[in-house]
Amino acid sequence: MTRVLVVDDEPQILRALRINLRARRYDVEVAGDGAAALRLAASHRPDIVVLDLGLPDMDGVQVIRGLRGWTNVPIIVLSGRAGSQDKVAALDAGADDYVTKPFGVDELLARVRAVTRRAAGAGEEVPAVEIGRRTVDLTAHAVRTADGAEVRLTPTEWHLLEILVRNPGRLVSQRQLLHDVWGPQYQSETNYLRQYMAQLRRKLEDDPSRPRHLLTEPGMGYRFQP
Amino acid sequence: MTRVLVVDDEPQILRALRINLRARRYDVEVAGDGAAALRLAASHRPDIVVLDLGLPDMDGVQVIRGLRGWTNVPIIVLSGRAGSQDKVAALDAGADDYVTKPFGVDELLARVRAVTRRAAGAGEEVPAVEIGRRTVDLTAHAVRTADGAEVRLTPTEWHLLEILVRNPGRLVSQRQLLHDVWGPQYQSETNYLRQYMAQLRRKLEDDPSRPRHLLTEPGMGYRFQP
DNA sequence: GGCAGTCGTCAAGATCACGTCAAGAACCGC
DNA sequence: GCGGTTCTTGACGTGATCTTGACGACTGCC
Repeated sequence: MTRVLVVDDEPQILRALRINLRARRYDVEVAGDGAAALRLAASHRPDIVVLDLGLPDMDGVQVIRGLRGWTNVPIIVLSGRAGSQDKVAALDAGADDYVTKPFGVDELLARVRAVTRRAAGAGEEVPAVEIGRRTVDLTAHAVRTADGAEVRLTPTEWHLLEILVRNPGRLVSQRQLLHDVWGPQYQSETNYLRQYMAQLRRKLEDDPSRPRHLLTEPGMGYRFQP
Repeated sequence: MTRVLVVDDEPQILRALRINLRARRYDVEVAGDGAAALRLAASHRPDIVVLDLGLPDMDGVQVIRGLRGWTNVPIIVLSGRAGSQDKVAALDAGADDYVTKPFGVDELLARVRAVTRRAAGAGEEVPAVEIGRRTVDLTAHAVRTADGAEVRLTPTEWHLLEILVRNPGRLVSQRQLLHDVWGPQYQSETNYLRQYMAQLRRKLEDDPSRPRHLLTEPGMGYRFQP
């Protein structure tokens, strides 16, 4: 039985979601503030968290960070405002999806199904990918040229490359790359990214000045194109 | 069976819509004023609301807000005057579409079908949509032509396109687009919209001068037609 | 038919983001 | 301590992107 933790400070929303989710055979826990949410998450280990950003005791983004410190349980965020600032902040902090109030129960249920599906399918292996004449083997932690010679990457280069390769074809935002490689406080130091992307291209691309697999999306981020 | 709530103060319109919708196998409830509309919406949970803005007891926009406080049921607005400011306010308040009186029943039925289609698919993954020969993949943040070549969009172009594509078939007001893309203080700079909509059409439409998917609704806003 | 408002288009300068180079600081194995 | 590697940080030229203004075409209204 899938366990859902619903965090909201409005009793009528808690009530509505509890009724609807229980009717769909979810095991539902509710919390009215951030502190209770973190406590219940730790004790009950939910499979999904539905989190309202507007809580009385603490910022919703803080709750996300608190959860993400020790779990990667899927988090669906509810927010009263459609403003994209909140959305970006929540997603950057580690939320999985985002629903703007007012929302239909059907829509929320659909998103719950979507993230559970995604969580179930996560963890698939990406054994080896090709970049030009080089082969990147994530499990072996090695890069080789066509004739077997090894290409040495520094730890930071590996970290960056790994994130991109694990999201083939997908755009990865600069903020996310900086957050994952350098940490939360480095989210605007884009010169680090420029520096290391250039090094990766020099080591991996056939023609570093004309990258075909490690692509820049100006103003947004980078993409690994298989 | 799809439940429709029709709200209008003119008995002959109520009668005509009830007959026509029932003939199409919709389950029809009617209300003559805003208070009755809110009451019936709460008790009967309609799948669509058709709402006349000119009600005797309260402003139609207030009715929309009252509904949007707890549900995102599709709302189609009927308005007496074309080009009225009311319609923009209604869209900004959360209406999904509008029809100007006098209207043909066929047109209204077409809109009803459009918004129900949209509501059914809401919340599910929107992996890729087609615009002419191009495919827009929101999760990968990529646009490709039929032969696999990549179409490059700037951050602002993406932002604008994303809002439209996430509301397929729905009319999005200029104010909302400007607010979401450029921020709260840019709500009257419609020349930005004209500029970027033109760029999107050049990059996405098969015939940019005759757009078939990125449509202009004069005086109101823009619509993405799948 | 004139008029006001809106839309699509073009063009320009201002601004921003990127790739690159370079140099000092920190780290590590010996 | 020392040499080499890696990481951090700053600066700069170039090109892309954003912003802004202006103009003609079109539409609906008087």
